[in-house]
Amino acid sequence: MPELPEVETTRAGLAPHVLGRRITGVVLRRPDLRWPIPDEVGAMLPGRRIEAIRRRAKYLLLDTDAGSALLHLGMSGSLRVLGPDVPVRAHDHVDLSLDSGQVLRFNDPRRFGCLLWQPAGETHPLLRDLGPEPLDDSFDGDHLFLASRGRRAPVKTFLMDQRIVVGVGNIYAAEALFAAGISPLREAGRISRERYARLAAEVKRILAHAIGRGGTTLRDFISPDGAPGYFEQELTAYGRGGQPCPNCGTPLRSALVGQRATVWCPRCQR
DNA sequence: AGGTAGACCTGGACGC
DNA sequence: TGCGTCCAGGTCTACC
Repeated sequence: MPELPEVETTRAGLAPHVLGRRITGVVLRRPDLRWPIPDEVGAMLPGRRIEAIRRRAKYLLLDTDAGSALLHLGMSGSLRVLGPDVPVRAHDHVDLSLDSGQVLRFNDPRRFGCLLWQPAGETHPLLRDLGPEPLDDSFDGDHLFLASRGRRAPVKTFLMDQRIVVGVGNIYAAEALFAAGISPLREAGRISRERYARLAAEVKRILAHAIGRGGTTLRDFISPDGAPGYFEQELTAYGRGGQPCPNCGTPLRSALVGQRATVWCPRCQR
């Protein structure tokens, strides 16, 4: 489900409900998601106050003075803040009860998400090798240009590599490459500095705009308050294979690139 | 080291 | 209606 805009929408939606709240209880309805849920989650969280809720890449961190709960929503995960008596549904794997009386509930049908523990003062191994945040100033065209020299992988695969830049997944990679006029098939190492400047600018523009729209709701993404995202209505490439290019009318092509469905305009994107 | 396939898991859409 | 197949917003692991 979630790329950076959906995770950021989740973070912003949760913040007013969880910031400063004390966790009164933890319910784990199964011992694992993608990986086992470490004992610290059940042992350390109760009684702690949530001091911050942060996003790094597509991860969410709930900070307490002992450490942070580290969550990833995978492909199908979602977090909701609910009243205490809302019935548990299928795939509701984890509850964090709050002193407000509300419950922070983690639902994830496919269980590609995770709930891990990051001790205070440490950086979890999963966060160690991540690239820059795309909306930070440290991410720009020169970063992409320099990181791509000698790379033979398709630029779409390169752009989705979280070690290069975080947060860009299959939807926003397709949208940014379309907007920048770059074929997703082009070798990453054979794109000019100027074209990478355009690509970086489009990544920033599209991600920021999608955050403003509340993310993209395709199947089941909902923000914590239950609202869908509205960026779906503005998708120009993703999911539109065979339809006419909005710029030139040429049918959009689709193919697998790096095992992921990919759509592009063979005329506008080179 | 970079690149790529396979793996993980469920549910919905589709064709027969 | 039922069943098989394919596909899905991610990313780690194993292998060349």
